Amino acid sequence: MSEVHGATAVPGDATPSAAGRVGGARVTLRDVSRLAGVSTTTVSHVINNKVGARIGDDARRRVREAVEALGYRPNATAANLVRGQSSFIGLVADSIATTPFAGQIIRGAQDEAWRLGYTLLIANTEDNANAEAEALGMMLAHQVQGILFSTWYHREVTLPAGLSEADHVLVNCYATGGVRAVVPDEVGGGRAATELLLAQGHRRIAFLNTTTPSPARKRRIEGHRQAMAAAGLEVDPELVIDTAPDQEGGFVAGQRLAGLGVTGVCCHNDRVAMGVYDALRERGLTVPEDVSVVGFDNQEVIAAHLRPPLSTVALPHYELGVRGVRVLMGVEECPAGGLLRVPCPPVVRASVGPPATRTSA
Amino acid sequence: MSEVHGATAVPGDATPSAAGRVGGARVTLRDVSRLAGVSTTTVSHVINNKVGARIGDDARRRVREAVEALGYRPNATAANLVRGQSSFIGLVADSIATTPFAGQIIRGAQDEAWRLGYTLLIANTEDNANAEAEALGMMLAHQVQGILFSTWYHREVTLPAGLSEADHVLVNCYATGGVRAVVPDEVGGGRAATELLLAQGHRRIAFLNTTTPSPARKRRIEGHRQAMAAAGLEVDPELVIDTAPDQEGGFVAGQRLAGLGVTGVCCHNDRVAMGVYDALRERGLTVPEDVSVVGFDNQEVIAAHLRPPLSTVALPHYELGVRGVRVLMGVEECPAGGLLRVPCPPVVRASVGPPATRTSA
DNA sequence: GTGAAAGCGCTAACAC
DNA sequence: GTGTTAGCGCTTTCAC
Repeated sequence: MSEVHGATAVPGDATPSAAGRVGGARVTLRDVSRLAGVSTTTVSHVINNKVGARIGDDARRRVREAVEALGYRPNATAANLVRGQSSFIGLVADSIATTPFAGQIIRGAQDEAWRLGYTLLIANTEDNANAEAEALGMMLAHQVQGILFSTWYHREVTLPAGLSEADHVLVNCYATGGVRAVVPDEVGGGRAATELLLAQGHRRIAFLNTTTPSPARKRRIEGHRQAMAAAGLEVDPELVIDTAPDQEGGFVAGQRLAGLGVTGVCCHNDRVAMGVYDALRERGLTVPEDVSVVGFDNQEVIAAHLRPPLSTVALPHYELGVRGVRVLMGVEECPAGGLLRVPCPPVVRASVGPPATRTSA
Repeated sequence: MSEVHGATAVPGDATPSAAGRVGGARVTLRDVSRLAGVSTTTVSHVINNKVGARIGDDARRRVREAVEALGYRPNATAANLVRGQSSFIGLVADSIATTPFAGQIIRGAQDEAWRLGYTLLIANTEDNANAEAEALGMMLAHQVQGILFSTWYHREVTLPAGLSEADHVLVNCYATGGVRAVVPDEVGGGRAATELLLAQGHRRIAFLNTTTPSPARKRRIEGHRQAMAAAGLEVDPELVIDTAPDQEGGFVAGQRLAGLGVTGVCCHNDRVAMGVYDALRERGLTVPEDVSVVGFDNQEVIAAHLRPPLSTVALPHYELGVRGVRVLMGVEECPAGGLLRVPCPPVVRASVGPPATRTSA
């Protein structure tokens, strides 16, 4: 270790009491009890704000002072050991930085865990089975209360062995066998996207679906059909276009849009919408005057900053994280079947307007 | 708890041995020792692969079998208690999902921590002092080995009280007083961006700086000057333009670019570059034929998918996380002064080409 | 080679 | 109201 390193607080330093140790030994609850002139039980009660513990005001004050004077920090390890369980909740994620999605789930889970008095133990596996097993083992070893297993995009998963050794719920993914899972309501999302267009009077609407098999592919189109049907419209098969779920896919599909007589288009995601913008612009068409565009995902960095800003449907990642810990901790229940579907709310920006009187594209 | 909840593995289940408990009680090392017919000491040695512990092959085998048969999981809590320290490293981040940046730092830190045999305890504070104090308290309570304090953009910070109670290093931020910190080499980054253009023969280069005071603002331009000077060029003050560090800022500055006789431009970040693309396109100018553009950050979702894909300089977030834990754990040293600067590597895509013979913009 | 025993710092009966 | 006591599950001297 470097000099600088050594100069920084290191266990063993003769750091003053404020740093939580005296002469190299950690300050323990026992030290506090001695200084306060009470038993360890009393100190424990005061520190934990034990309800129903009758402690005299004087003793309480002396304990507080001693804690302060000594710079005492409770040792969670010891507390967890005797209680037989920690205040940890495990969260294993298959990715953490590929997209902001996993980050939102983590943030939601963390906020809610914190609110409930728990600490999140996060592991990033990059979808690697080995890392998964190790992560699970680590969490189990730390006596977690339960484990959240999450994926960055909505899909079916097979449960890693070891997960069943603790209470668990899936987040943004699901498995067979009635395992509790919290997932986005894709059907509702597809409906919401379509309704954004329908509400402005569009009737001839294209639906750019992904080529990737997934709940998103199967269920958003279902929502689209529902919304169209509810408006008394039929879905023209010619207007349902399969394309790669990225800018390039959007660009290609966007070019095919011309000549289809379409005034509005639902894109599989915001990146596809970005590609559609490019294709439209290349054709000299403007959004939303000539064609209204709706995205999906609400990926901030794209949707909010496209020109014009993109109206889209949000994937409720933060909420997924929140609900995950709520279900795990029994604060909230899953409907029968085990799947809790969280709504995908529409986000209105500027890419949807009334259809042009002439058919533009 | 719901029915579904109750039906899922819950401590107390009469789950078979494979689940790590028998008849509701956790399997302990003591159980293993009894089944194997050895002492707890022996089991401990075998489990931890204690070097220098002389255990007979037979005893070793019997322990392994007993562990297997009982589905024994070591209790890290107990081990940590007796050892007086955990295998945790704390990481407090001011944001986790705003951008992929913090996520990359976390991923790097986690990968390296894992490699070294540690587990990351992550806390997300959203830059709120209260959350910071709580997070620090939690980490200290769990006997972390040390704490990494990170920010999602490079800046100066004031150390939260409590941080000094443990060994610590800053990541992507710095403080006065020789506190060890791992930060991006902004000067080198500015140099790299400029060299991307210089190498293609550009001589009249604009530099779009941010209006936000920051190390990035002060130091990237310094690198730009260095690179220009090294090429025997002077920086024309007229070509250094301050603008907001986002698409809108890029758009505005991009419009001003026209008439400046510029063939290349260094943007403060990828979002600014995105705005510049828009402004250029509006003027009928193409990238890179008319103007070459270089970004900064290497924000995948933008840089890789702009048309044409953006050449840029990457911020080494993943590496920052890696080096952070290496410095913290004493595997690597900080240079005197406490600041370890990590290089910002250029990423070549398609937005830089040779300058047009005529002056285009 | 292996085991007995002494705790790590804390909580939770239970006694007074 | 407050204190005594018995561990939680594990590691680690130190005997043998």
